[in-house]
Amino acid sequence: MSRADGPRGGTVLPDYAGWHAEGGVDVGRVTLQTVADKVGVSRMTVSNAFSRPDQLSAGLRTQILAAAAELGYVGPDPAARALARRSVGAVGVVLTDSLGEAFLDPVASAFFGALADELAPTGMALSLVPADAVGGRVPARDLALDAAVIYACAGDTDAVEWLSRRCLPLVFVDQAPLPGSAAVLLDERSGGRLAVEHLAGLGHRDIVVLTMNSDRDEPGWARDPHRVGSNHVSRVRTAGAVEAIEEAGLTARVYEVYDNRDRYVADGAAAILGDPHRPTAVVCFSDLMAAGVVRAAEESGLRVPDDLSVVGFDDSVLARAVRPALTTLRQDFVAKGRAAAHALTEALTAARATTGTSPAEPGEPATVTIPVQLVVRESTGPAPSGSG
Amino acid sequence: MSRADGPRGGTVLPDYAGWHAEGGVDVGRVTLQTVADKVGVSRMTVSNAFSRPDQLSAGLRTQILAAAAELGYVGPDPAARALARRSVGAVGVVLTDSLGEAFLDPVASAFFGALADELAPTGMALSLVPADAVGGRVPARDLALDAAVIYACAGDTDAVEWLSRRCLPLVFVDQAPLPGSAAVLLDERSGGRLAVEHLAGLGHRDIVVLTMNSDRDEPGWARDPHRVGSNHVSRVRTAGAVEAIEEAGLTARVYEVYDNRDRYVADGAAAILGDPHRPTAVVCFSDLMAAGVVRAAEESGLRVPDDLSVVGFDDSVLARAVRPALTTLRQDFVAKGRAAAHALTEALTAARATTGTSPAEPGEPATVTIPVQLVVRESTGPAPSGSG
DNA sequence: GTGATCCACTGTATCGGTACAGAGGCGGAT
DNA sequence: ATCCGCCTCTGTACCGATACAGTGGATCAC
Repeated sequence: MSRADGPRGGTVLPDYAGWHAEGGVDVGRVTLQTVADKVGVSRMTVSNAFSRPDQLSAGLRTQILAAAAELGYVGPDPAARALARRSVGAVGVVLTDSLGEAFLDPVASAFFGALADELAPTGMALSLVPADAVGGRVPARDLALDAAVIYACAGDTDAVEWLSRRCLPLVFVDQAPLPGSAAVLLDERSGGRLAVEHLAGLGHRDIVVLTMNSDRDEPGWARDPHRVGSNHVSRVRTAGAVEAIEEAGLTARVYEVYDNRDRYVADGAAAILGDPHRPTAVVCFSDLMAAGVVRAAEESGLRVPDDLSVVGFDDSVLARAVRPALTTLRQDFVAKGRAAAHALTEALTAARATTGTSPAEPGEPATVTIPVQLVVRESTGPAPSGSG
Repeated sequence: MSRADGPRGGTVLPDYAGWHAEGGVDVGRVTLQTVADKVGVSRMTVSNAFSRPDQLSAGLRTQILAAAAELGYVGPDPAARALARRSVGAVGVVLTDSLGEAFLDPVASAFFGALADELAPTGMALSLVPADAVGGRVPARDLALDAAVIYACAGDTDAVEWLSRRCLPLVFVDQAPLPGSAAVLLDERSGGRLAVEHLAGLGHRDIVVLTMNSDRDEPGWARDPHRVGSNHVSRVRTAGAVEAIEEAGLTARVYEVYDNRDRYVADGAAAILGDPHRPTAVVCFSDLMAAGVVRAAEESGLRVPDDLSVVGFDDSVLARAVRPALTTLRQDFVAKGRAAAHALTEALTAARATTGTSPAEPGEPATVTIPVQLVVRESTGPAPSGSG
């Protein structure tokens, strides 16, 4: 009753009467002030009741909460709170181009889920940020975010540019980081090597690498096996395999297709299996590709692994579902998600510290490398005796 | 130069000098005002330069943009803008319990991706909202959102409760809506029926339904085939199949396992195949389950489809990857995403209209039903002649 | 009795924008 | 010459909270 002199009782108002007489009256709007007026306390006390319970007596708090409930006040408005607190409680995730495609890829999905799980305990939500602008709207510029994860993007995306221009803490996953940002990388190179070493150990001498390159217009054999791939992952993963092939004294042949999708993989598989010099083993960029190769092989009458060995990558759900089950390189999605979440919180606290008065520079953020592990299943076997 | 009398030049300030002399000075902070001061125009004009280009002359706009660039001003602060505009440019998505699990499920992932794609043109971003609170943080309460999609949740989740309490426009997907909210549903019932009719048409007389029920402690045969499932999807999907079985004059048997995951499915498959009265066909709740059954069958020496027919549901990537490729019920994820996005924008404009002066009530929001389609592949065939 | 402490609560100044209603200046119609 | 309308730009009043520095009274030590 003490301050019931208007919707914003606590503020000095110009004293014209008939204030907002009709039409625009925010009748339904319930704010901290509404509750404060009802209980007869200051707005701050109501705010404290909701957000800092230790700042007031339990009795008053109960009373305030009851009044709030009665008025239908749900809690502090997130947008207003975000402005005042300078933190929104959400981190962005940028995924390559079409989100629809991204979530068809079990690897991206699994990582995304793992990240979300790891972030949940911090109370942060995850916002999906489209990599590109559409129709003037640039989510990467206009979305309230505390930080962001950049996942396997081309790197020169609009989104990444805006995000870094906004000086948001950034964590790059499966991608070379911008200077000053943290990164979580898979040990792609070892993965490629392990695949080849496994096959070489089984006696294979004709090993082809099937990888992806979204920069190529046409699928085809790579002219130079040392210059392949369109992004960090495909580049390093393939490089590892090529190195190992050459170290074993063999010739590396790399076939590149546009991406993971069935139609592209099918073309690639057909080209490899139809080659006059057909290999006895194929190292694939992903389980998705491996599944495609296995299926193509069987369709052309080849038995896997008797006539052809195939190695996948990722150990996604597919690897176990497919027959024969795929020999593949397991990446630990949970560990990856955890590492990314950790890097994120790290970057966040570092950013907060910098905003404050302490000029302490904690040094360059770390790059974390997640190991891969060879999982031998049924899609690989000894090289056919007839060959070599 | 005209209004360079302090960081917030446009506002009347208490006139003590040495204002914020040391320590707390927001040195680095660049806002609209900073830019305005530099160019010598009002804050509003700068705001217009960024957000309403038609409100000022092109020349001045260029000049302002240049000054902004020079100062390192990136654009209007999203949080502040959200508060002033009363709209944040993000919609939430609530997924069942563990996000990690959700994104291992190709169906949930595919829908999520499709929704994101459909939403992208509107400039809205998608925020993943954990269904449950952790450690005092309740994202569903604390996250700035314009609306939300509730996807296949138990329904009585914390998140749903907060969201509806906040009076946000809600769209329910694969789940019965709260009164007043829109819904996007798959024609589950027809799906279940079609599966059975397909099998009956092939001569099968012993058909078992394998479904999921997260409420059961133990997997097992359902006592009453008409009371199964723990959520809308499993209930209706199974009901459709059971109905069709009974309409064909056969006895419906339903086996329930905890959820889609391998270990649970394996148990269920073992129980069904080990049953003294082994069926000739199994209708599965999902492709994931179907794949599990196929694999279990083969491991116990049964040939699919010669000895056992298996029908999946969803037509996810798995259906084609698995050998034999699964006969399944295709759901159109893109259509579903589109419908959800549409319902969302619909609900959003309705909400905005209600806030305004027009008291026009456009009536109850619609429920959209997405059709399913039987896709016959290799996992189903004529009933074995010996049986029946 | 009296100053030091502590607790519970309040006041003021922001956070960084947007909406909307002007205010001038200027060319054209009357 | 006068009035009008238009195009630009400006001023004020918010949006709905939080931070932080008090303030007043009760408790406590001496």
